[in-house]
This record gives sequence, structure tokens and C-alpha cells, in this order.
Amino acid sequence: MTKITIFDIAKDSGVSYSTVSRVLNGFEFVKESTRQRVLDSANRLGYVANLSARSLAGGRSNIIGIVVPGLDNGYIGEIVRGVDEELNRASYDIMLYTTHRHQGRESAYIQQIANGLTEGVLIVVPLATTEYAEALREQNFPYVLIDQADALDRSWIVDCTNFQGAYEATEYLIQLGHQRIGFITGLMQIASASERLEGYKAALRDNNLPCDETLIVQGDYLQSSGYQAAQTLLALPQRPTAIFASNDLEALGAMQAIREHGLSIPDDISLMGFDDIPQASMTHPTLTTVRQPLDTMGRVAARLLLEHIENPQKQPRRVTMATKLIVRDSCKSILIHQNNAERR
Amino acid sequence: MTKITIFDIAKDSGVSYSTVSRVLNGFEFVKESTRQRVLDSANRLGYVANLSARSLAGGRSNIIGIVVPGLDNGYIGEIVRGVDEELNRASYDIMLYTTHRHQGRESAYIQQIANGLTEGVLIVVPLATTEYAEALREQNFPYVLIDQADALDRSWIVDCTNFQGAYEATEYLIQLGHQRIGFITGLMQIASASERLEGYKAALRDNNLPCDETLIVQGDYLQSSGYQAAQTLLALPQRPTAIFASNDLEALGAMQAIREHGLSIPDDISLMGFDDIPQASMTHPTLTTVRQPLDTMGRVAARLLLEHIENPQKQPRRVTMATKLIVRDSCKSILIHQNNAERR
DNA sequence: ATGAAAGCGCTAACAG
DNA sequence: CTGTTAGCGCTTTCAT
Repeated sequence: MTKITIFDIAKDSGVSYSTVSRVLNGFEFVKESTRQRVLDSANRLGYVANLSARSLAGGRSNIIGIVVPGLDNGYIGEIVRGVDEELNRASYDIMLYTTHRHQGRESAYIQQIANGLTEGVLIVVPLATTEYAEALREQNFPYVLIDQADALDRSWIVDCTNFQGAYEATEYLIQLGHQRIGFITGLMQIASASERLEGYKAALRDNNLPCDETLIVQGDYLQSSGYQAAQTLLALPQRPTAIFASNDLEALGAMQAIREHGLSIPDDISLMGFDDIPQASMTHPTLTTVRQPLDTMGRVAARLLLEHIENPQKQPRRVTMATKLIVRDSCKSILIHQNNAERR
Repeated sequence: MTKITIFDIAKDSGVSYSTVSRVLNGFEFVKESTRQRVLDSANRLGYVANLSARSLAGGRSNIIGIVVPGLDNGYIGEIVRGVDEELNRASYDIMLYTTHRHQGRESAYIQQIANGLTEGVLIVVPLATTEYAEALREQNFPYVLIDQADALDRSWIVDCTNFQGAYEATEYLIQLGHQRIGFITGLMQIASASERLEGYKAALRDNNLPCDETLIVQGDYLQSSGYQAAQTLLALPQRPTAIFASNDLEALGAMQAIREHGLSIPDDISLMGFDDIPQASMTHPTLTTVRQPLDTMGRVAARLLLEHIENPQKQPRRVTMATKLIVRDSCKSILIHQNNAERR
């Protein structure tokens, strides 16, 4: 199992090593018999290509990078799963970079990646696109942003209908009779956070409900912020009858806070999330939320990236995927003289 | 932002490029003034090393590979988090390989990795160690197995006290008065699965309880198998009063099955898991389980790997970490004339 | 302390 | 169709 190079297999099969290279790269004009002979030797000798050499010589590394904030929540895991599936199919390998939400690290990684053996990069919920998006574009280095818009909208992007999703979720709560709906924002630096907030506001407006600013509390998409924000909302003199968290993680935090207050979901207060991470269906009560097709988004992003790699001249595209309200058990109607049958 | 090589920075700082290489690699015998000059140019020009070239020339890539079955459950995520943290500190990058529990793919990856630019590999819950462990050892290619023993016990390994953990968990159930304890096994191909089963059996034996083979049902560590196995157990003429699942994922599946049977946890039946994945504390009721210090295991494994990389001659070590019973709400005493206060 | 030179394994023109 | 010839950017002797 000592290192076998194309040179060894050239000797073994009696051709020059450039011919070997051709065969290995699926070059067209090689006589079938020699091709077989080469392939045969390669197999027999247990040849494994040396990536460094290949990529240094200008070949393809078949490696893409993926930059994620962290693997600590199902959200990212689902996206990566989709990416992985799609990339596997195209026999690409993955370099994983974890930023832990550190902007500096994010930029550093991107620069490093763009200069390395990676053919392209997938950036999940980036925080600092402005610091490098321009540079990547100038270099024409393939990249796709997942779940984050580019300020200039000149990037390859995969996201979902955040505004629409939040709008529908809010409207659903309104239909259940809720008038005072607390809202926990996401990390406002991220486009989805403001889009979801706008969706919430628009739904209130369109239903002639006042938008009470005290009902809107800052969060940052982490569970702890959901917990904190819920505490604030529950301490309000006039407590909301429903809380809409900007993502499921926040909702999980809120759930905890609500429970600590001795309140019951959904009897005392309704709770709505966003994302539909795997855990959402396992809580008690199960969480009503807005589903983002996370794994599909990952898959689509991977495909877009490969498309860009194959065809460097292609213009940036943005794919926005549909969200969907998933009704579970955490929201309840507070209308008195109506039940579901009558409403329909 | 076009490619800056050591040649450029050599020209810029007025030294030969070999000197630049020396500076960049922290070589000792370089005059301080030139070192500064070089570093300065490098910074100013925004130099980023070309990994392919470096690694091809025999340098270090600062990349390690991690082979995992999949990212779809918190279990792996926690381990990877630990690995990531530790490797980050040593400024290593990570190549991520997902096997989806496919043995052939696992071996193929390992071979590829050992031949590539990766300096070492972490293998999480491997399935096919026998196919390559020997080869890796012969090549003296650094690797660490996480949560899986090597048949010959000549590998670098990080695992936990599976036997002891299962033993204590079973004993806990027995103390609560359970006599008929159903057991759902893990994937028996994996060492932890049989270790846990043995722990269960030993506890029964030591407490003079019969080991009814019909109470032991095969599972494979996936949620669906927990669901299936629980169905089997619940259909037994004499239903068990408690179920011990070999991991939390199976327990989650069992929970679902139990609920579908209209039974309540822990009032009608107690449920015990293993692992303490993040979700375990979020179910309803929260899951009593045996904690594996997953992120720590990841961290330790990473450290071991680096140790082996730094010092290729070191002999394999095995680190076994302690498990701990985490008592939550899914298990209940069925002793009639006792309550907790009295028992103490 | 620093420069010169020889590859690492491979791809990609360039000739035949 | 196939062999020959340059490098890719860097590390590492070997000189000086």
C-alpha cells in the first residue's frame, strides 16, 4: 500500500504517463484496448490519485467548502445533509468550516478557501457577506449563499419566502382570535430576521390590528434569547395571548420560560415557531411552525454551485423556496362561540 | 486579489523565495530584520499559502479528515462539535466524509484519505474497521476511532463505559421496582451495542432477576428500529413495565410507539435511553438516560490524533470516558408502599 | 543566515 | 491516438 503514482501504472501497463493521465481523466481519444490496460493496472496496483498534485497542476480537486455557523442545532444539520447528498452524487468532497458566528473568522475562511484547492464554497447564513462577496465575484470564484440575501443582490442565493411565511403564520394566529401577538425577532443582521418581522407587521396591518411595539422583543435566533424575550413578554402588564418566535430554537427557549411561569401551551398561551427543525415535532406540545425545506435548500444550493463551477460565465441566480405552515399542537383558538366546524 | 505566491513576496521583500518559505514555516535561523520584512510583505500583499503546493512538496496540509455515519442526529453533531473546537485551536481544517452507514463507502473513503493530503483521520462509530485498520497501522497513518473498539485493540480509541453505564441504568430501574425490563439492542455490529447488552444482563443477574430472552429485541440504533422494537415489546402477553433502549434515538421511537398504544410514560411504563443527545431533555416527558460526554469525547479524540501526528512513534492508546446516569422524568417507581423519602 | 536547485505527482499544451 | 515537455507553488537538501 505504498504510494502508487501514475508513473507506476504507466510502467505496469506499458504506456507513457500522460496517456495514463488521459485515461484517468476520461479523455476521449484513447484506444479502447489501452484504456482497459491502464484501468486494469490502476485497479490491480490500487492507485489513488494525489489530490494535491492534481489540483496544483491545474486539475480539479473535486472539493467544495461549506461554511456554517455551527453544527449545534438541527437547522444547519438538515441543510448540510442536503448538500452532502447532492455533492456525494457528483463525487465531491466537503471541507467543513465552522465560524461559531465569528465574523472575522468567516471572512478569513472565505479568503483562505478562495485561494486554496477548493473549487467553490457554500456559505450558510453568512454574517459578513459585504466583506468578501465583491471580491469573490471579481475573482469569479463560485459561491452560493444559503439563507441570506446579498445587499447588492448579485450573488448566487438560495433562500425561502420568509416574508410570506411569517405573514401566513401571523394571519393564522389572528384567525384563531389572537389580537395581542408577541414577536421575538431573529438576529437583525440577517436578512431573514427583518423579512420575518415585516411579514408579521404586514399581517397585523392587513387585518387592521394595531402594531404594539412593546410586543416586539429582540432575539438573536439562539435558544437563550427566546427564553429571555419570552420572560420580557410574559412580564408585560397586558400579557400577549400568543407568541411568534422567529425560529424554532427561540420557540424552544420561549417554551421553557412559559412553563416556568406555570402557564400551559396552548391553553394559556399559543406559541408559533419558524423553520421546522427536527426537534419541533418532538416537543410537548408539538410545535406549530413554518417549515423551511432545509435539506432541499441544501440540495438546490449544491446544484447551483456545481452549475456555476461547470459554467463560470453564468449569471448569478436566486432561488427562493416556498415555506409552509405546519399546524401542530402549540396554537389554540381563543374565540369563544366558535369551533372549527363552524368556522369552515 | 490575484494569486500571490512566495515568489511575489520574495521579490517584494528582496530575498530569495526559499528564505520566504523559511520565514513562513517558522524556521529558526533567520535574521530578525529579514523575518519582519518578509512577514510585512506577506501581510501587505495578502498572501495565502497554496495548500496543494505545500502538501505536494512534502509540507503539512493542516487538514484532518473526519468520517461520520451522518449528521442527521444530535449524537454525531455533538462529537463533531468537540472535534471542531479542538482542531480549530490547533488551526487544522476538517474534511468531512459521510458514509450513511455504507461499509464500502467507509473503506473507500479511508483509503482515499490515507493517500491524500489529509494528515490524519477521525472515524466516528466505524462499521468496517477490520477492512482497513491493519493497513492504516502498517502505513503508520494517524487515526483515532471514536466510540468503537478495534477487534485487535491496537488502535487509538476513544470510547465510554458502555457496560458500566448500562449496568447502572438497569440497576436503577430494578431499584424502582421493575422486574420485567424490555431491552432494545443497538446495531450489534458495533461494540457499544453488545457492551450495553452485557451490562443489562449482568445487572439482572447480579440482582437475581431472570433474563427473559423474549424481552430482548433487536434494534439498530435508528429511531425507526426503536419504534418497531417497542411495538414488539408492547404486544407481549406479559408486557414489560420498563423499556431500556440502547440509545436515545431508539428511545424516541419507543416513546412514539408507547404513545400510540395509549399508554403514558412513566405512569404506565418507564423508559430509559442512552447517550443524552440534546433532544433528550426536550421531549415530554424528559428522558432519563445515560450520558456519554460526546463533545468531550470528540475533543479528546482530536487531541489524541494531533498527538499521534506530532509523534508518529507513539503507541496506540485507548481512552475510556465515564458515563453518568441522568435522572429525568421518564422512569417511575412501581413499588407500592414506598416513596422517595422513605427509601433514603 | 541565505541562495540555488531538485523534485513532489499531476495536467495540459505541443508535437508527432 | 500517444509520447514529450513544461510547469503548478512549495519544501528541502546542499552549498555558500
